[in-house]
Amino acid sequence: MKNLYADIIIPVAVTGSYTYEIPPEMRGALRRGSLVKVNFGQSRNATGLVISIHENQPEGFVPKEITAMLPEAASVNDRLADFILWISDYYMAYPGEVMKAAIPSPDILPGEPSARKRRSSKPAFSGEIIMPASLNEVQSAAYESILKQFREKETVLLHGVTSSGKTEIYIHLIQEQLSEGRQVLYMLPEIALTTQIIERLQRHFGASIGVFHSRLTPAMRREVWSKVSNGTLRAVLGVRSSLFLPFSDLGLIIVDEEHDSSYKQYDPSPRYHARDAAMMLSRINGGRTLLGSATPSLESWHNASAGRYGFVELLTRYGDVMMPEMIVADTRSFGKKARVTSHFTPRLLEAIGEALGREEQVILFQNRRGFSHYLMCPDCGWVPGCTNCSVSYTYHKSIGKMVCHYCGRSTRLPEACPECGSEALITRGFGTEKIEEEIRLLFPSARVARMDQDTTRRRSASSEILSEFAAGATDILIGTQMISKGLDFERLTVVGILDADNMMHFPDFRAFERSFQLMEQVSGRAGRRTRRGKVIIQTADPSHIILRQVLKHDYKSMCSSQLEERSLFGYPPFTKIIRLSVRHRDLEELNVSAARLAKSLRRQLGSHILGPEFPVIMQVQRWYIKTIMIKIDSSLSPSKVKDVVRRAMENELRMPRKGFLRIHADVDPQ
DNA sequence: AGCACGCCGACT
DNA sequence: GTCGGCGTGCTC
Repeated sequence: MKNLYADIIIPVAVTGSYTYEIPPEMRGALRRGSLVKVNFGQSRNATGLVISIHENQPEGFVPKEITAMLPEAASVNDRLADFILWISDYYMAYPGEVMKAAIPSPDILPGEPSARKRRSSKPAFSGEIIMPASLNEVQSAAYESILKQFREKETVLLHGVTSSGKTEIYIHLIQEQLSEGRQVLYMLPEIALTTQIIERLQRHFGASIGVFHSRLTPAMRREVWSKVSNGTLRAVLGVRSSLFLPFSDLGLIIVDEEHDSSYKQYDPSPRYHARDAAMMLSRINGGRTLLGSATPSLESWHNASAGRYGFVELLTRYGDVMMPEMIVADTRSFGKKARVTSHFTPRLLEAIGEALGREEQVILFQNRRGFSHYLMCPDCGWVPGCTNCSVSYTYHKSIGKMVCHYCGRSTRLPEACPECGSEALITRGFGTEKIEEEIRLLFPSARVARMDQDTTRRRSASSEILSEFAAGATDILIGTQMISKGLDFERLTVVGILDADNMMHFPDFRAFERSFQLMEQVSGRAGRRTRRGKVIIQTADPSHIILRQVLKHDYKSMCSSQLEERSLFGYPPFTKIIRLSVRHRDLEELNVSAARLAKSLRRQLGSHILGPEFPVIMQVQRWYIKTIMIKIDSSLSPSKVKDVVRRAMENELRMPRKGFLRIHADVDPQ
């Protein structure tokens, strides 16, 4: 009998797989997707994933034998193995890194479930199951249209305005899949949103639906993993990592709030986009993907317009929900003295005062990405930007210049504003902490809370802040993006967007799209059935096209103006981007390496390379960072470009230097 | 990622 | 004389 070998992925950062010999007693049971114990290196044991079985005797080394097989229940299926390899290839991640993200650590894999464990699965839902409410005429038409388009398209985009009842449609789609005996994955960008919606879903689907996210305990994760694998769980509500659950028959993935950039994992690798990966997973499983949003990403909108995705619109609001009154407050018109002492326009202060007087609540929104200092004309609101890259210049005080963080072009400050001739430009940028400080001075008797990365480090902090606000124990809540999503407060009537300009002029080609989406989301928080809310947007540039589009909730015209811009400057969805990040503790070593890498890429790929350039935050934990951006237009093949990039990265890492160099690739960066 | 091997400074 | 610093390279 010929020897049999298995190619195995080991959870370490290396390219490719390792070949082990299969002992005779494992021949029958071992398959693609099996998890095994192997000896790796001198004295290490590792858990590996079998990705192929063959008879080719390896040359150049003597393979070791596989030590043991993990129980069949712990293994993944063929399709999940395909998916893991696809992620690794597409997102330029080592297969071992993807394996680590996909497969829970061995000690929490399902082994022999103990009696105690089985009993623990009882904290599951035990209430009465009620039938989903029937859809109204508009929802019903949308639902039928989705089903019809799924016959021809793998993906359908559902553009449904806020409060249009998208969730009801999802519920009916889930029910349809379950009745056909297939599984469903319902994805949301954040944990906070899953905890809000799970109760509603359990009323209809009882114990056949579960939640999955990173804050579950290992035991809870193990339980979801095995129940998805053995088919007890028919539906899962989860965040991006739930894509890696071992579904046996996945018929539908719903990607809700598909525009949300939290779907993109940045750190650690694999840097995958869960929305895009979901579509690949559906394809592998012969299933369908529904993308849903009130403000779809330009990528999805473009794909739907081009006919690659099906498209369904839901433009009617459900019930009597009124959209808030949208007010632009001009920060130029309240005088220079006021500007120095306060970040609040009289308009906003008045609205806050009125709301507090009626015992209503206020949310103040300040996007914290405001550490980037940009320049602005205080008289007309003009902001200088790079004419090559269509992003705002960042002001570097130390060298007295404005720098483009995409191409590196730097230029002196203009003597006068080219728009209005005004003589002095001012720097802009402030954060939530500053806002809290000022609000406490201005409204000493108001109960104030702040919600941002600093105040929510603790595990339960964010839900505490939100439930206190919901209970009326807080009058004014100040926060970043994290207060913009999915939260409904009956007594909230005023939303203040403190610095719209700060969002719009963040040096990123998606800044306008993001600003529109954020302002539209935040607006949705103000005003419910009882009272019409107010949204006050502070800006020095009230006539800016994005603001005009926000005021009219004109998503479509935002899309067409932004798509035109993207096409003109060669950004997604018209190109694909790979962003390389090069890091070194020593600045000079970094400069040399990054320059050499960029030169090598330019030689091979031509003029599609931008940088190397310092990112907005150029040093993190004593590591200096430079980025190189590769634009892949339709004249280039993405997979060939990735091969070139991989080789160039490996070559650069082999060059002699002092100290340690790190390079990583981010495919489709957000 | 670990872990070993390997070649230069302060100690029982 | 050696203990140990972490730079470099390998793991089927």
